[in-house]
Amino acid sequence: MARRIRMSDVAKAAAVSTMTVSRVLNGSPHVTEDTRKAVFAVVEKLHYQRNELARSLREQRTRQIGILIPNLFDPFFANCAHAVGIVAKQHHYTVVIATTNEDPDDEFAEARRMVNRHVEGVVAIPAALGHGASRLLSSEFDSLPLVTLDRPLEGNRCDSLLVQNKRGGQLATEHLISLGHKRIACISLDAHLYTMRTRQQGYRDAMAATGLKASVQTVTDAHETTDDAIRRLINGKQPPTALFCTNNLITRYVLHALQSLNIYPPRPLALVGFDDFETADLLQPGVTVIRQPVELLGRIAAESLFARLAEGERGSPPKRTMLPVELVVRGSCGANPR
Amino acid sequence: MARRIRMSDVAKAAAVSTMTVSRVLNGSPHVTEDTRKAVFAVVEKLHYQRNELARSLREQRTRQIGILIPNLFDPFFANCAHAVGIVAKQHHYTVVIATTNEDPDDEFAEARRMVNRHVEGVVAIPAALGHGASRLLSSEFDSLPLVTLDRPLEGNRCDSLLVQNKRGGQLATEHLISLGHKRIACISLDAHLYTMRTRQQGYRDAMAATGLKASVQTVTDAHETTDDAIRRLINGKQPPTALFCTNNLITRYVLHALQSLNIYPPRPLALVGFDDFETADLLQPGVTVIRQPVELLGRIAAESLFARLAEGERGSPPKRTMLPVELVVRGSCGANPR
DNA sequence: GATTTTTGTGATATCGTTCACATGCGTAAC
DNA sequence: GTTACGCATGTGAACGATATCACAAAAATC
Repeated sequence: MARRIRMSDVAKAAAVSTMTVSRVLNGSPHVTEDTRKAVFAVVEKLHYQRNELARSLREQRTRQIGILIPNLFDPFFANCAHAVGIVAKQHHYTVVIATTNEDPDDEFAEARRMVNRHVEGVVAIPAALGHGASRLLSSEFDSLPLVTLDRPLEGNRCDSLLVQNKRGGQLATEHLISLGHKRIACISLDAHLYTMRTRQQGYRDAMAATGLKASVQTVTDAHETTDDAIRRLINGKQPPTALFCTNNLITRYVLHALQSLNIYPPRPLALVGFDDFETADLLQPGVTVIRQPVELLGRIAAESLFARLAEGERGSPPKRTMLPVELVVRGSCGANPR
Repeated sequence: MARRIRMSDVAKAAAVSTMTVSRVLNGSPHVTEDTRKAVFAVVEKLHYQRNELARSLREQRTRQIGILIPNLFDPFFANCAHAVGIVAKQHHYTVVIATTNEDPDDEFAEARRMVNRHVEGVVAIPAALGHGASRLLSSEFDSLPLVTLDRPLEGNRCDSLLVQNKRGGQLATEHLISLGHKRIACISLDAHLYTMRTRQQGYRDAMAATGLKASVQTVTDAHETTDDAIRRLINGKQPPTALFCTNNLITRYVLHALQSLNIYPPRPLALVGFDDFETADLLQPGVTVIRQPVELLGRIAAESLFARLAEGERGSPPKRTMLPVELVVRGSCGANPR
């Protein structure tokens, strides 16, 4: 393996000091045009590339930000990360991605690695409310800009960017109610996840406002539990006439379960999901969903992180932003799509 | 901002030298049990975390690998990255992800950043054959382990992990032929992408073997060109009775185009796609596809990268591995799914 | 008990940069 | 003609860790 070329090699070849090379590379104005050219010539010739590790160590900045997400295969998370990456690139920053699998311990470990690699800030979709979240904000983090996405962090010592989850739950439920449904069930993951809980709350509020009885079925992210839950509902003595699914994973699981029972929305079961997905309008009928502004979410989160970075020490108080959601009517709710 | 604690702070507090602290942290055997405990006590108390930047600089290894993919929103790429990440975590490595947007210049720039950050190896889905690919293997890379995924790199100075694209194209086409189709069109992206070209080739081979006339329609990754292409085909004087779509994006675009024309496979048009996707079996009918072993692909790629890393200088010759594909029969081809 | 070996620990150099300050030179000011 | 200043460049230290070697104390050998 050819030894890597250092700045001192360039300096020697150009008959100047390393400091001069450094100045040229960093575009310092205090360099003669002649030496500048000479240095660049040598840099080209030797294919010199600066060692960013050493630079970061000396400069005390890495030009890296971290992004912490539950996983890469949920398109929602992947798209968030994608949007963050675009913004980072604009700022000439590199992104280090780590996944948490919704596990607070994993999350903590990954956050720690990022801190030790001296990322300058972190965009995170925090794993669980409580346990891992507070650890994330422990001593290591108290001076590192952190922006949370999609979910808040208790103690809110950081900016949070959320979507109107409760409003979304209400919108979905009210829409079903307006279509005449009275028995509407909500299928959701466990309420320890902020998004699940707030969406459920929206559903509950809307039901209560109309004097209807709420019924929340909790499933895990496995096909079997969803199959069971659906079967139980269908075979109950007062089966629901409509379903509200609180995320795109559940929506798909429920559709699978219904398909295996040969049931296709909207009859005898209408369906509204939360979070749009790629093929929602290819299905027969199209799936009515609450749509979140995914790209915007990632972009704004990244931008507020960079704003914090620019801000430096004098931090303005943490702010919590909420982005609107939107009801996209397709066929599965039983209404006529536009 | 509280100054970050250094190893020397720990050393002072524990009344030992930094070297001893370093030894303790790295689990060196040549330390008394007493000093070990003392050091760990101080580390705990001060919440000391090692500066990985300095460590990497000194050790000349970063425990980071890079992964270079076209984008994060195509589930195929995202899942590859995910699988690579899992393997990396097992090896206690961090992953730096960068996206290329299929642009050789972007790819080159990102690869360079990775090299400058001294990643120890790279897993890449190279952008385009030719231009960017060869630059990737230019001087900077000649000593850095590189494994390509999904697509090969000319000059093959690196390991490549591919899937049987040609075989997949043949399988899909032969299946349609066996169902009695004679006029089968292939919808594909431009042939400068390796995967597109080889899948087309499989199609062509299968058609030629049966004495049928091949017809390849090239579209871009935009809805409009797909709509146009489909319309042209349908309205031609000898419209095809079956379509073969060479990736999952195209499959979805084609399904959209057909839907807007009120056409639903398999009649009057049967359809087989390449690359499975999340909701392929939720559609009515389910979409028959060639399935690639995505997770396996990412996992094996990462594992061969780590094998190379362990191997060090004495490199065995680069090897090219091919993973099998599988025909998943659902309804869109017109056959009865199992 | 004297010598050798082992073992734990510390001092110093080093990884490849950039920062702070020093130097030297040319030009303008008095 | 001396002082002053601006400007290009060089020198040495520093960033925060580990590697190498040296050294003292303890253990083992005779």
